[in-house]
Amino acid sequence: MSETTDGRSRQLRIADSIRARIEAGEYQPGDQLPGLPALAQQYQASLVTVRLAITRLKNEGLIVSRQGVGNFIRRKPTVKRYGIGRYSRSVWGGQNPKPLLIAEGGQQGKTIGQTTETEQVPAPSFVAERLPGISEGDLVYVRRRTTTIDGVINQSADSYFTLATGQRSPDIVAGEGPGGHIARINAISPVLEVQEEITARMPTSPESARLEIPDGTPVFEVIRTYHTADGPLDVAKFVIRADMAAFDYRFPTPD
Amino acid sequence: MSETTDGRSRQLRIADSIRARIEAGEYQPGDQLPGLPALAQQYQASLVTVRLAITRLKNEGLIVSRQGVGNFIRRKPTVKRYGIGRYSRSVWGGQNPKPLLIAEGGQQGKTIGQTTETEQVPAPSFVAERLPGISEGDLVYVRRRTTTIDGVINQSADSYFTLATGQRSPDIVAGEGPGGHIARINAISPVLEVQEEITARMPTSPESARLEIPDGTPVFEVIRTYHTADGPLDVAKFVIRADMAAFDYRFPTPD
DNA sequence: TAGTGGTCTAGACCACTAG
DNA sequence: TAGTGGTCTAGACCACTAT
Repeated sequence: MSETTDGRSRQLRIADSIRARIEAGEYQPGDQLPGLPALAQQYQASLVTVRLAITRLKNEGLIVSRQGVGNFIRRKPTVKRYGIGRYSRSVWGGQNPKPLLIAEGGQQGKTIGQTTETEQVPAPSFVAERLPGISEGDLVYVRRRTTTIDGVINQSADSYFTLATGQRSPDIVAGEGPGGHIARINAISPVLEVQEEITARMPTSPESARLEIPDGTPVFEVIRTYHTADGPLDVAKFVIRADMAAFDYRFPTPD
Repeated sequence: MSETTDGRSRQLRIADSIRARIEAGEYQPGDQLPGLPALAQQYQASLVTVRLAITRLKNEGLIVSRQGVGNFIRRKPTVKRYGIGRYSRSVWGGQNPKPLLIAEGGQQGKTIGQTTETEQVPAPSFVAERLPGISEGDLVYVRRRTTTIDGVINQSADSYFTLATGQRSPDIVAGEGPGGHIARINAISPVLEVQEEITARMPTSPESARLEIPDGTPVFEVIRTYHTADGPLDVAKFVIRADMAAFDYRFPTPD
């Protein structure tokens, strides 16, 4: 009696028990959990209850389910480190510029794919707040890119810039010319500073589906602004799976 | 027939429908949703199914439940911006040093609470990797702090430093003396650079309970290293509610 | 085909909150 | 007390995967 009732719900105690086993290393990443019927038997609970416990662990990012196969301890995917080095002139100004966001930490042997399209849209508020002279709803260019690593969608990136900027450099709109996007911005006016604003949130269901994000995985939302001698010329929003990314900043102690 | 069946499950379609209403502004933050029985009636589904739909929206951070009251559209909490300015010498070296992480963006009229305790623990791996001469399991000091804003637990912070460092400055261990923690580190050896490594993940259930984090809210995990003339002296891990934080970095384009 | 997870139901009961 | 959300059950049926 004493150990079976502690005021916590059955599903919570089941989840706690399984989580403890995972954290203790009793279950290793990639291992398959006992089937739901077995767990129900083991914990003397109904199938639904045990499933609710598993759902919690999925939402914590500890377990992934494969329908028709089983529940598995989640493997930690390779984490990519995003340091400021990826903005180095030597990276994008050189002979063989790498895609900007894959510059560091990417292991060898990865297949990187990218799709791009450019169109005109009304400026979202976060763009209007950062691009001088632009109000929400004004037409701006957006360059949408989706990057995959080994077939897994890793991030989406939307770069916004004004129609005037697009006129000054058709290459930007077309996504052509030497170097990457930053090189083309730089050709218009030197990029003096880079600003990154980082938030994190849960993806919405449609987003999860589109980016193929498993349950329990947050996303980073990064707003990156290129500050040039002519002011901010480009505002981009990145959505990146949080389980595949780490940001790394190192700076001198400010006065 | 055609519109009722699209291959998606009932709970997904209900969740999509409610999400669309939220995003369209039909429901405003703070608004109460119709009760579960009403929704069940409206969508011609069982209570359980409608609850599963609501659970999804909670896990997306769009809805919060208050037992015995109802389901509500989630209000966006005030976001605190973490810029590098909070490490400025003028902030912590001045007369009335503010708590480091609240330096910027904190609105007026907030009540800030902090609890602190210091003890010796075996070094976790992330500490051993960053403090020279320390191997995993070696005894180190840890200074644990929990910060609340208006009674809401906002973050926990664990600072790790070596026993040798503690001996050089008893103030660090006691958490006393002029200025904050950084000032005391700085007194031992000038802090030349600050490094912050940022990841995001879902909190575990125990963590959610301890930090009182609502469902659908990820946490930032920040590892901050103080690099001094004597090398890294202090490694701290912060766990911060992601819905109350935004990080802001701005740096010159590296060469 | 057999085993897995996923969805759904009707209904019982508990826990919390407001009036 | 009445209404709300939370937990739990037994059982039916669907969807997917492996063999």
